[in-house]
Amino acid sequence: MRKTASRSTPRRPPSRPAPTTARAARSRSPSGTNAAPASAPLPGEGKRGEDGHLAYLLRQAQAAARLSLDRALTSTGLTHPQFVVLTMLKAYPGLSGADCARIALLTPQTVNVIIANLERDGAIRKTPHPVHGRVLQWNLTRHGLALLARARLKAAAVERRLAGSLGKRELVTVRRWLAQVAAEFHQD
Amino acid sequence: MRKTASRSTPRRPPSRPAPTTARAARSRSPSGTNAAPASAPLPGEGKRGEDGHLAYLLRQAQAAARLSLDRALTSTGLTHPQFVVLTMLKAYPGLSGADCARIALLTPQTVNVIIANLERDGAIRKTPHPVHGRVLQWNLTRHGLALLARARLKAAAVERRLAGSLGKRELVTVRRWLAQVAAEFHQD
DNA sequence: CGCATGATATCAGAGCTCTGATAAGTTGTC
DNA sequence: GACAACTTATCAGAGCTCTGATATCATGCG
Repeated sequence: MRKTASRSTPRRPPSRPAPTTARAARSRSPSGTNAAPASAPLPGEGKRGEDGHLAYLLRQAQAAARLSLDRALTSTGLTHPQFVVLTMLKAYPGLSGADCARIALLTPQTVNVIIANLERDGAIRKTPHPVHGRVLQWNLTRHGLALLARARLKAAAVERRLAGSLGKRELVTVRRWLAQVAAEFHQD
Repeated sequence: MRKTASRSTPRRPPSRPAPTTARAARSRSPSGTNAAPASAPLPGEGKRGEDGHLAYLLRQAQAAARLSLDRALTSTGLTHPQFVVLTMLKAYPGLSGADCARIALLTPQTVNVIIANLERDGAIRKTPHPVHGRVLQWNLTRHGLALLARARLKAAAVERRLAGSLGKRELVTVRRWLAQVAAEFHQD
């Protein structure tokens, strides 16, 4: 597994308290020449809220969700890209690295790194002799299946939170938008 | 600079006449022991479409949009994280690295890398002596402002495509969802 | 004053992700 | 059968991102 030394504190030092922080103090500091920086907004305020750029909001939301998922997965020793690849490989056994790249919207080089780490950890195995081709086919080991099963439980919780605030119709809208964005920009 | 003609990363060839591709052929290969891998779906099909997990859809959409934005920005020499930091620094001049980290939902170490590269490229400058504190305040240079201006034009095009397919009400739904996801998971 | 606490900046290490380039195997065409 | 075009796997290099750990500075408390 991933050389997990000691993940005792998988938490970001939670420094997100009241506006009486060092930052607020510094904003009022008599630095003189520099206009005091306008106090930075919290997520959800101003440009960072519903009025912000879609690209920025998308990035922000994905970053937050990804981080949360990654932390939920630390107990399994998987990273979230590894979780994605494992899931794909279970759904479609025998995919090659290039196949994975296409499906995950990643480059083959990127997938190569992820696959190399998964193999090193004994979660996947390449079929030694694909008969035809230079291609390498990948499959989950028993260990990989167990890993995936545990990771799924964690991921399910994140999934529920993502959908939590949405009504039935809204959920359809969001899903359709996400799928369409992926499909449209995929051609680039 | 983008080298549109020949890309090393294999994109799905647009002209695929019949299911007689290399992958499909391999799927039917007489490897015997291995169950033929079910043909992988295109983005938008099956689990990869509207029915997929929200977390997966979110990741997929952001990956596609990010990649597109990154490529649009290559002509400016900026990466998209650099674009984000530059934008923040213009809106709130004099932020410290730690401030940027909080706003961008990133760790201070991550922002440190981005800031270091921006400084190396002469796009930002640290105010030499913040009077009080060990803090470093950052501001855009003239060069940084020019860079940002050019990048904004490119980003605007991506932004339009993101919103393209959405009606007025749907746009509100999507924006609200994204903002809320960011806010909710931010606490983790 | 001296020290504990908290915030900031950084160093180190690992993993993810891209672009570019190279080598090797497959397939289709002549 | 030989050659061209395409696919696959990798190597190399750069940038982004996280966790952990350390050193410095500021503030609050005894």
